[in-house]
Amino acid sequence: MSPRRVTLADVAKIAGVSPTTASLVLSGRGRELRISQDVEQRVLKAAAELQYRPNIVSVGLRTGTTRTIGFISDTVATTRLAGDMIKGALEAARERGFMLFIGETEGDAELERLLLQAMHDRQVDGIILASMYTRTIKVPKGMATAPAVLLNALPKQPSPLPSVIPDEIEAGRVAARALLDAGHREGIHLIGAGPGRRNVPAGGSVAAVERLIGIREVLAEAGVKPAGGHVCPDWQPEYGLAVTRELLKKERPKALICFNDRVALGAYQALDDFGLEVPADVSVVSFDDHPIASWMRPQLTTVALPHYELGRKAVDVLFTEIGRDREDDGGEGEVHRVPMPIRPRESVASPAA
Amino acid sequence: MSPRRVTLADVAKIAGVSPTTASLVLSGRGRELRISQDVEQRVLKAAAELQYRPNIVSVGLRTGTTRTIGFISDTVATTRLAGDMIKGALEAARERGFMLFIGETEGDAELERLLLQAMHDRQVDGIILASMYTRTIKVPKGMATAPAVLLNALPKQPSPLPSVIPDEIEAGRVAARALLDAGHREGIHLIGAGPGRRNVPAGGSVAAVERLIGIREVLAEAGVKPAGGHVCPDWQPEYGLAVTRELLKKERPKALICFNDRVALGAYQALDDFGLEVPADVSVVSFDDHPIASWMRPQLTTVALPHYELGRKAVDVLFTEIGRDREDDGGEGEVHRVPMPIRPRESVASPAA
DNA sequence: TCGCACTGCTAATCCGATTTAGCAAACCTG
DNA sequence: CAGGTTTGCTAAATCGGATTAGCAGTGCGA
Repeated sequence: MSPRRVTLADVAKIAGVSPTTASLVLSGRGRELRISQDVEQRVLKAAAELQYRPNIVSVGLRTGTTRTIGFISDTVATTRLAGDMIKGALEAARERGFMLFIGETEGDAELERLLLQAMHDRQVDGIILASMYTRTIKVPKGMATAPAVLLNALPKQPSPLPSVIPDEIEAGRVAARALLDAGHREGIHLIGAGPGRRNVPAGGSVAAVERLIGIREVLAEAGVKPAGGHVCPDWQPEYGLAVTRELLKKERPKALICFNDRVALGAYQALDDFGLEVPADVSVVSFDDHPIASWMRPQLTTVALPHYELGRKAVDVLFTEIGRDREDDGGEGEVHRVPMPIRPRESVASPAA
Repeated sequence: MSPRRVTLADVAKIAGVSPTTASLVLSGRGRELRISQDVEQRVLKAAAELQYRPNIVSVGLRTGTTRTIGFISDTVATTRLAGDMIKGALEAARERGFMLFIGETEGDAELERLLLQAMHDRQVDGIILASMYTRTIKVPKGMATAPAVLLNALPKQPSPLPSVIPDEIEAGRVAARALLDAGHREGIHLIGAGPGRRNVPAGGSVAAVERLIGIREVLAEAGVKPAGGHVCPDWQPEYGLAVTRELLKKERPKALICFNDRVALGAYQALDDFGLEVPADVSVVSFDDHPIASWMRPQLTTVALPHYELGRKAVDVLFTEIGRDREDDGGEGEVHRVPMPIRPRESVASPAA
């Protein structure tokens, strides 16, 4: 049915040389090993004519390198953002001729172990262990035996593995600055966490902690105190709605910093319920740049999670790990922070006089 | 650094037998080939002790089967739904001990060719070619040489490849029935396509055509004529908003069938602008069950795209293709339709008196 | 006791590349 | 012109298993 693949032996036969010679030429070591111009040309020509492509499985067996990396995440499907992360990784990998295996653990450690095994059984050259929201994770043992990178995650225990995470602290600063720049000084409420350093949802979300740090830092520098902070058990629209409603029963805020766009969606609904207009009455900044941010009306100004860039960066870092000499003791668990750009839209204005 | 993998030879040595014998036992052919109980036990014990796992790369080279399938789609990231499709495929594959390579073409035929090559170079056992929205696609030549399945897509030219698509016609019927069952008979408007069979957006979207067929069929059977149909150039919120606004300037509809949830989001905004309440004044049904459907207020009743199930089904079908005897002439381009379940929520009610 | 069948296991080959070791011919060199 | 170098290429081993062919040893019938 399918015509047999062209092998190196076929090329060698057509070119009238041994497979060894063909291999040498095609791997670019012909010059170095004194293969004549003539033979080199013949091999190249034969390979081109037959459209020869080396069988990577065979190469993998011989050399141990499969031009393949494993991407294991806790969830693929939950957010559209996860897709961007994979996409970034995918493209960066493809640019180097690598393919991606993907696997999803759903947070199940046993499944994670199985996937790791399955990937090692297939001789992947490296592994990206990704979390779909930024947090600290327990690094499965045996991870350090092959090149690996944590993506959107930090190791719970000290680990030699490098991590790639969004720069949430800077994001917090940027969000706060957006309000300050618009002239806000008072009535700034935090929706989703705060106002104190410790007022964060349970679950070890790095985003909550770090965004809060950045926000508090910039506000403090400007001599501004947040008028209030409102923790949500989970950053979902319904909690954003509930928490903002409670707030509005007591106060008229001038600006909201919502800890993510879903929370902001709920906040919008609450503001609408109370007859308040965004941004005329209340400015809103948020985080994530979820697709709904640009569907909301008015469109939401938000600090974007750079998922695509995170994915790319993880691959870059993984390649330096792979390239690292196997002998030297490996890295120091370096943390790479990827900038989070703000997307200025329509939800921030100067405070009403 | 990393302790060398345990090989079959290691197991054989510990068990005191030849690699051949070990291989026979471990592949379950020991009984058949008259290996003694004693030896069998020794091999099994050694394998367990050493935690032996066969190197799939090696097996791949020898047997040509890598327990791997390739999943190529036009986009991974655009919609969260795509993720569900991959997830379904991923889980179905994993249940059989298979891994997934993923690749994204972005609609670029050249890239598609490259990815296909890269996957064949890695000896995948089969390929799933997926589209992120249901449509007809040009099947790349050379696809038929290996087991393959079209997912969420139909071949533009006749092809022996099987397809897996959502049952959009039935979905259209279900949506229409939801309104009829609530008692609607008049003022039913279609937002996104219709009212005529031909009034669909350009671009070869199967969804538009088939949903419309189902809707028209059920309405016709009930002797109901849609009060109007409103094509959108693209099914995005802004068009839903614009089109619905135009409609509301002229008429007071009783019910809307929106062709997807993003369009419905726009329609909600328009209804809100005109002071109309869902579902008291106007009922709304939609398609897709995008995450926003349950975030909207009132929550949107919608006929779900079964992305997860589509992914699973594609893998199932692919496995029957792989299992199919290589000699027989292959399938007939069978089309597998996956049911689309309705998610009844809050946006449909009986028409106001 | 010879021949044959059966039992229980192993040697050897193969998959498709890479890589090491080495060989024959041409070329110097003193 | 013998002996050493260089040039240009190839045989053979290797990666880790699967598979085919076949080899000892035992039992049994004639």
